[in-house]
Amino acid sequence: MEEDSNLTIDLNSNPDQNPNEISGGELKSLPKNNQDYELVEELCRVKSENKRLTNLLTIVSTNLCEINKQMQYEEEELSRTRKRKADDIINYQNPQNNSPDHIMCSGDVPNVIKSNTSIVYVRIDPSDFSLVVKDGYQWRKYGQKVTRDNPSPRAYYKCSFAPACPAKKKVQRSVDDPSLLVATYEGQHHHHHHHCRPAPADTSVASPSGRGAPSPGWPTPVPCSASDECSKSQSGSEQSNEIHQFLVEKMASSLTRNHSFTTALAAAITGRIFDEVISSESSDINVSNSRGFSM
DNA sequence: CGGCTTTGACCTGCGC
DNA sequence: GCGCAGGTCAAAGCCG
Repeated sequence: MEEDSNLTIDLNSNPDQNPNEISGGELKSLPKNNQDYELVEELCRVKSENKRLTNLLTIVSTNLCEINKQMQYEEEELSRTRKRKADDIINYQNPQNNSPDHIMCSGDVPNVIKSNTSIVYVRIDPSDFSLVVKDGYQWRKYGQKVTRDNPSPRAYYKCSFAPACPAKKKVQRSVDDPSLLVATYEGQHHHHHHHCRPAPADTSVASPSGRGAPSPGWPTPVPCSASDECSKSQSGSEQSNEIHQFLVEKMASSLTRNHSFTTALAAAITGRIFDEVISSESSDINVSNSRGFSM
């Protein structure tokens, strides 16, 4: 479709902005003649299509949520069965608290945070063989090992921002889901987060860059709040807001990368704009009042 | 030249 | 004590 190539969606645009302002005044000056009734019919058709896509989108979103929840649950189960030591890093089976601190995005990046250790799951491209999880800190890789229960190698990183910083992390591809990177953070940073670089628009995968140089355009898959440093240095509400913002950004980026979604969204927005124009312009024409799209 | 990754060797803890 | 597996070290090489 030709319109796709020109399709740009700014999800950060002011939601209060009147859609009519977006489309310009051209639509407002629709003359009320017979030819325009054809346009109105066309618009009605677009609106019905819009409604259909909206329903489809709702179903897809619901299914995505369910899938993510199920994936997260399966991850927990697998981790439980595979951990050889009861007192291992993760507090999945903490006798004092059977519900560990899970930070759930609508399932995309579940985090498990213990007192001094946190695990972050990062979805990446399955064809991406790198073990790079950019989280705003500066890490130096000091080892790589193939573990027994996972054919993919595990990479060991130390914080290189401060020489004496004891923070470490391990990154390994999930054995069951190659598109999932499991990053285990240990220790606390003895320094401030030098910069929590906001994730670029495209943010659900880790950098494929082989070498350590940060790759511009690749995401920051972990909110800095997921690290121990940030967990401790921020108040609860600030942390919650940051996580919330991160999740929103992540969802938005995931959705905007989906061609089908952007197409459907464009149709929905177009339908809504036309709906606004028509309802304000021609109250004498019986056009369906049902708003097809609402997010 | 400095900083980083790579990778084989070494260390350590745990189970048998 | 031995073997195994995970974790760490450090020399070599690469790259900007």
